[in-house]
Amino acid sequence: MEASPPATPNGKQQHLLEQLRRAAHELSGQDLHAQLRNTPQAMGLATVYRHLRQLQQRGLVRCRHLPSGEALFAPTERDEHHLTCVDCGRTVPLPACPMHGDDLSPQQLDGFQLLFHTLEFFGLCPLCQQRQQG
Amino acid sequence: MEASPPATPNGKQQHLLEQLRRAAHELSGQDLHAQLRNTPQAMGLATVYRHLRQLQQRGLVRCRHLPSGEALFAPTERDEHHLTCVDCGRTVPLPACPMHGDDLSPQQLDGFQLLFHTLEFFGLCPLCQQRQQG
DNA sequence: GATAGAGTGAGTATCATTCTCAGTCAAGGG
DNA sequence: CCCTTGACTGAGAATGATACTCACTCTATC
Ligand SMILES: [Mn+2]
Ligand SMILES: [Mn+2]
Ligand SMILES: [Zn+2]
Ligand SMILES: [Zn+2]
Repeated sequence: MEASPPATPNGKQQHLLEQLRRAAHELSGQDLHAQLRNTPQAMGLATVYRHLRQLQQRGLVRCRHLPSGEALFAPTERDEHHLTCVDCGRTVPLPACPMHGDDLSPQQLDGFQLLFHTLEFFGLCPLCQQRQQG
Repeated sequence: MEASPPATPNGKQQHLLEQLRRAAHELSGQDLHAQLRNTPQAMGLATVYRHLRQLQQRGLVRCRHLPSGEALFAPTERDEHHLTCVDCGRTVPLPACPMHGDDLSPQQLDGFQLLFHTLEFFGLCPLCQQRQQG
């Protein structure tokens, strides 16, 4: 079934991570699976989700959930957050992380080894504000 | 099917919101549905989720997604965030919101009317750190 | 070349959430 | 009083993302 031999252990997981890093924006599990179709790094959907979970556990990947329910994944070194409309679902990226490096105090950390955070803002976009007025 | 007449329009939605406010912690849609079972305010699961969505759109309720996939809902006036273990899933509440009221600048807001935010931290809990060492 | 272990994917299962649609009710007009 | 309209509801079915199963292939080791 495989034409080329696996180069190195964890090769597929490495490829998945690089795919995410190369992408211009966040991708869903389904996106990743679809993008790798018909490439030498194609992998099953189960494998995509397996690796995404492991990468999250290693602190290399983070995900956020859209109001629609789909999860979008991004590499954690890309410290990006969003403003999302609770009505139409439109989301726009923030120019910078509003926490500007403020980390938790040791007391707040409670022994945890911090890996990453998610920070998302929600509101009404200009169009949906209008629609609710009129 | 109804014994008592609906007192006022939106009565059920009001009850759902009060249920959430009265609760000691966040609740899932299923939790809410189960808790209202066998009370005068019982409502179908579809109605629970309908109202949760509407309350979110009005900025009264916020939700976060556990790694397990279930969504937990809380009233937005309860400005609480968490530290969650990416390995075992244990989550502990933070004593205070680390953004201490820092809001977005008008430029960042981009015309949005801000309703609420979600902020969650992820890492390895002390036990899972040990387990990975040993 | 026998064995053990890691990695994989097609198919299936799970399960939270959403959709469908017909029933109930309140209000308003005639 | 009917009758229409629109808001609200819930049982059950549909959806869809994610997890699980299990048999198979490689690799490494002896
Ligand atoms: Mn950040
Ligand atoms: Mn906060
Ligand atoms: Zn909008
Ligand atoms: Zn843990």
